[in-house]
Amino acid sequence: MATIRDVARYAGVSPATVSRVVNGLVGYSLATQKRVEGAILALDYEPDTLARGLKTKQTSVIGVLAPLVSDALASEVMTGVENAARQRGYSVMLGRTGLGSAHVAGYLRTLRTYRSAGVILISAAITPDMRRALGANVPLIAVAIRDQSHFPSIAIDDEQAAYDGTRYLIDLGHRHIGLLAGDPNSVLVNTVRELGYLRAMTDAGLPTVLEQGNSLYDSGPPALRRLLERDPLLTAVFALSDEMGASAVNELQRSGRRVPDDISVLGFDNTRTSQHVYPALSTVSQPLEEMGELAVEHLLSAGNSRSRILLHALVTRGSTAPVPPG
Amino acid sequence: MATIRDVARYAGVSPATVSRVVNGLVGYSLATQKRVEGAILALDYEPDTLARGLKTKQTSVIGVLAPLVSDALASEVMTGVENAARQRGYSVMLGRTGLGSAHVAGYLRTLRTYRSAGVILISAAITPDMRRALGANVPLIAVAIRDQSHFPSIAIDDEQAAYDGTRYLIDLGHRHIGLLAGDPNSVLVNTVRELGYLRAMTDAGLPTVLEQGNSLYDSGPPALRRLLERDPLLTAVFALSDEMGASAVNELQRSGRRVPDDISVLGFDNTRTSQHVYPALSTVSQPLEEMGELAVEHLLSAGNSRSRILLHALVTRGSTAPVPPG
DNA sequence: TGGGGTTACGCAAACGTTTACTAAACGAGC
DNA sequence: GCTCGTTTAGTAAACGTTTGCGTAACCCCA
Repeated sequence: MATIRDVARYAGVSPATVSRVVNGLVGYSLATQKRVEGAILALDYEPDTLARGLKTKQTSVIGVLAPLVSDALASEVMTGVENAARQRGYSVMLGRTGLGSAHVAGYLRTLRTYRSAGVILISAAITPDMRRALGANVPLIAVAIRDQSHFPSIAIDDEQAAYDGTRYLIDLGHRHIGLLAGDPNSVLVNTVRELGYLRAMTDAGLPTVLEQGNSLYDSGPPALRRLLERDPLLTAVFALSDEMGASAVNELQRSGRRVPDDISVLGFDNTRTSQHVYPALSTVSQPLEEMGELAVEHLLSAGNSRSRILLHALVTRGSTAPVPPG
Repeated sequence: MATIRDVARYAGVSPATVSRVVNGLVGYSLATQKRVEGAILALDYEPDTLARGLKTKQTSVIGVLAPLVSDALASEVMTGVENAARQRGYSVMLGRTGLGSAHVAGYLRTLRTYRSAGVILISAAITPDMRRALGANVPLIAVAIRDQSHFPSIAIDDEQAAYDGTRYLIDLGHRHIGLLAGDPNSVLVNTVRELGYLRAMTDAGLPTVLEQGNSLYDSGPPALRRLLERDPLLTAVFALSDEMGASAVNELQRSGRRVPDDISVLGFDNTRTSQHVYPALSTVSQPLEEMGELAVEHLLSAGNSRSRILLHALVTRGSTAPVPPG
């Protein structure tokens, strides 16, 4: 592997000059620029990231931490992150948060020793010890979760989104609407969504019924069964994640109920999963890929530490319909 | 951030000694070890990865390149990779191959400047220019694809797996079995699988009918419709990816056909997607997470450059059944 | 043609490690 | 008590960059 000195020697200049043209600084003539560029091409030179990072105290790596690696929601955010990062010449480093906060802190310490340009936390709240583990001067932002404290985040208004989703079902004529909630301990966005559901129902003077899942596919069916036990008159189910929504649709069909004729199902997040089911899941959509892109923009534009709230939207597909007569 | 010199000063030793205890080498007394460890704790010292990498010409990063970031198959492989990497103190860096091989080469060059310990290519074949872009001394391995040339890979025997899948449908009594193929240009594993299907059908003296999709969900329905047009007597469909299988199941229901009573559907890969549909997809399973783990093991144990072929398995769920009478 | 201002470029130190080399200290055997 | 071998420890160079500082060369105008 050629070094900057090799290039310098080949071009008959000093390493400093090579560095300057590589980095697009000023201080050389057009003629030398050409010579240096020729040398770079000839020697297939590529600056060493490590040496550069050591000197400048910054590398082009962005850390991304997601609950699971294979999570559909995180995948879409990561797609946005990867796109935006690549376009700007940054690389992304992957980590997992689902193993407890001690591990997360470990990741952040590693990311710090890599002199990462910033880190993005998906679906997890920033805690003070995370902030500390990362060191004060590398930016950190949470995505798909609204930060309660003063840390920056990019998210939708989950409470209002859940309100609007519930309201949509109410407007379809449903009166008995059950909630498939997520685990409030693992991702506290669930609590906020619950609140939106509760507010919409009480605003409409309707009774609430709620069962806890854990946001993943397998937790849907048992929670759904409990829900139906508690209120057999249910004509609609609002699942706080698409995975639970999808498994609800499948479970209902398995038990002989028709979706949406007998019972409507509404999902949340608008991940790919919502389309992998028949009938396709109506869902409350958040712009996940865009969130990822905005997150890297945020990290790389030092000035703004402002949080952003993006707009949610209702996407209606086959799994919801007006309440059946009778 | 404390440096090794700070620790040395605090402990009253030289930086060299600190380095030795940090790296678990020999050459210091128990007493100094204790003192150094105390200093490390007191100053919250963490060795700088960049400086270390610059000196040793190696970092603990493993590159992982997947077709799409949000791909279900890749997600599972990546889960395995991330697990194995983390356990060994390595970090994983993410890239995308779906943008053409020029981009891939770019990623590999980047990875090289990071002095990555090795890179894993998911669902894509290694080409000589990739090998070149990465530099000769960093290991590279393909996963979930059987390499045709001499590059190492970890995969199942796709031809035989497709053969076995087809054979399974034949053994259920099906005679008219259509194939939902993937794009042979994007991922050439598809070609091999096609071959397995063709061999099984001709071995059984059955007519073959095949339509091309692109492995993703949306390509399933149109390909399926073409398939049914060409052979309206179809009682089974073998999809070469779970996504196409899932969309086939959904599309069949949409068009009023019952799965598996009227028509059976068999998927491939056993990703999460295969369970997100009702009835759940029978599928040819490959041990994706294990493949990921083995891949990092391979990279880190310098000696073996041997390829490995893992066992596939048939997992039967609700989407397949014996051929309907008549 | 000479002087001031600008431009082009090189020198060398620094970033935080690792590691060959060297030297001091120590213990043991005679 | 001397020598020798081993253990413990320090010195300094090197890894491949970037960048502040200094200086030679150049340009323009009086």
